[in-house]
Amino acid sequence: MPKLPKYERLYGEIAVNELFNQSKRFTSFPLRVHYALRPENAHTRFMVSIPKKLFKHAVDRNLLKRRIREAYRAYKPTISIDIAFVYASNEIASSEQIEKAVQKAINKITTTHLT
RNA sequence: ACAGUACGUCGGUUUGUCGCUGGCAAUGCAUAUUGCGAGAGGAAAGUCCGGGCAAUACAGGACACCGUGUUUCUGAAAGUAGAAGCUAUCAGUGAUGGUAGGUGAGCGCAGAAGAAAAUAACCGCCCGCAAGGGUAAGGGUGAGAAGGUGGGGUAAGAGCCCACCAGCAUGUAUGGCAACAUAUGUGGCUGUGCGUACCACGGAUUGCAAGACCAAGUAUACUGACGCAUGUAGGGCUGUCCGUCCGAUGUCAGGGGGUAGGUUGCUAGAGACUGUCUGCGAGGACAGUAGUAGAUAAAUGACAAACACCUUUGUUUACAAAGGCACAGAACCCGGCUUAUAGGCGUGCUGUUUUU
RNA sequence: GGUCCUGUAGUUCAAUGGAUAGAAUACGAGUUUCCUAAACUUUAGAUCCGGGUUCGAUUCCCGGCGGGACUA
Repeated sequence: MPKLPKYERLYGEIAVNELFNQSKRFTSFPLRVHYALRPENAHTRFMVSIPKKLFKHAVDRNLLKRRIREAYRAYKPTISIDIAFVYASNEIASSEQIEKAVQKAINKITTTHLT
């Protein structure tokens, strides 16, 4: 199984703002995906965001965040990009649904940019 | 046995694969890698109180403002903190639970209804030719109507007088550390609520995103010396006044703020657990034991299986199938309060029924 | 994380603790018109929830729920 160390995570105000200002985006229900290409040798970085407006309790947000992270870890992309997943549904999706959505999103990115 | 009530307590367990965040050890210049071990709660929540800790330019006084207000105790402290009591009141058959609590002299206010809402005379009753006077026994209203009932008394009436009862003030005795309770004597004859007023105690502000440091880089910040000025403008000390402290502007020299990033603060503490003694209790004393969550766009997980528990159905007295398994996630740390919480377990007490 | 403010008709606002919570506008019905608009008449509609204080609570107090602002 692939790992997910700290340097593969996207954080910091500047980096996040950069991604959201310059990214391409599309929806893979229940996720909205933002991504941007990076130079060849840089690490792929990713982040997850669950709006507080959709889920009031911290427990629910944590659960979704963990499920998305697990799914991302399983289907990590092979090219260098910054990627952000924003949750866009107001129901708690199952692990299966999230896995499918993440897989679909990453396949879409890799196929469009490799060819 | 069932129902209830108060207090305490638990709130899933195990295995496999993969992963995340610290700690220690080894290897390595280092990024890292390997091994060992650790990693959410009773409320981590709400932020309603109180502290620790930190920063600030905090002398003090008068008046004002705000908060609290039964007694004794506990505690570092508490402004709905806790324990055991007291008084009043509400709910309950009851165990029990909720709410309130300083003083009461003076002053102010109380819609509509009602004759009248407080030095009461509209109707009625009595005296009187009348004018006028006496009278709270009876009269709808109202949350509240001039202590209640009975008797005497009177022109008619009235605590005007008497008995009993309720309430208030006060003396004495007994019990209690005390609030207060009980008994008894005396007194006058007594409406309700709110506000104001007075008394006692407390109150600087901001909050770990406080604050400190690092490398990069630069100001009108800041520091020192000299000069100027009635230490002025302005500002701090909860507000105002007094008082007190800081204090803009020129020249020279030093110096390195904010912002973003990193490090630190950062976890051993008014700690936890067990036992003994002690106290009605909150607690206290002594002895022993084990170990230590510290993340930072924020770790503590994902998937699978088994077991335990609950519900329903079927067979039947233990199996099968299906479904469920609460509230909820640390962000500087403690003490309390409040709110959410499937399902258990223990102890005391209460009610009902049955048996002895 | 921390510090505050606020909640009244569908909407925007009123209401010393006092009788049946009041306006504007919107919606519905009617009049007018060949029809619509405008104008006029008129009906219905609300104190976020749960307790407490009080004779009486939108107002005062406590707890909960929702909405918003500031701080970085």
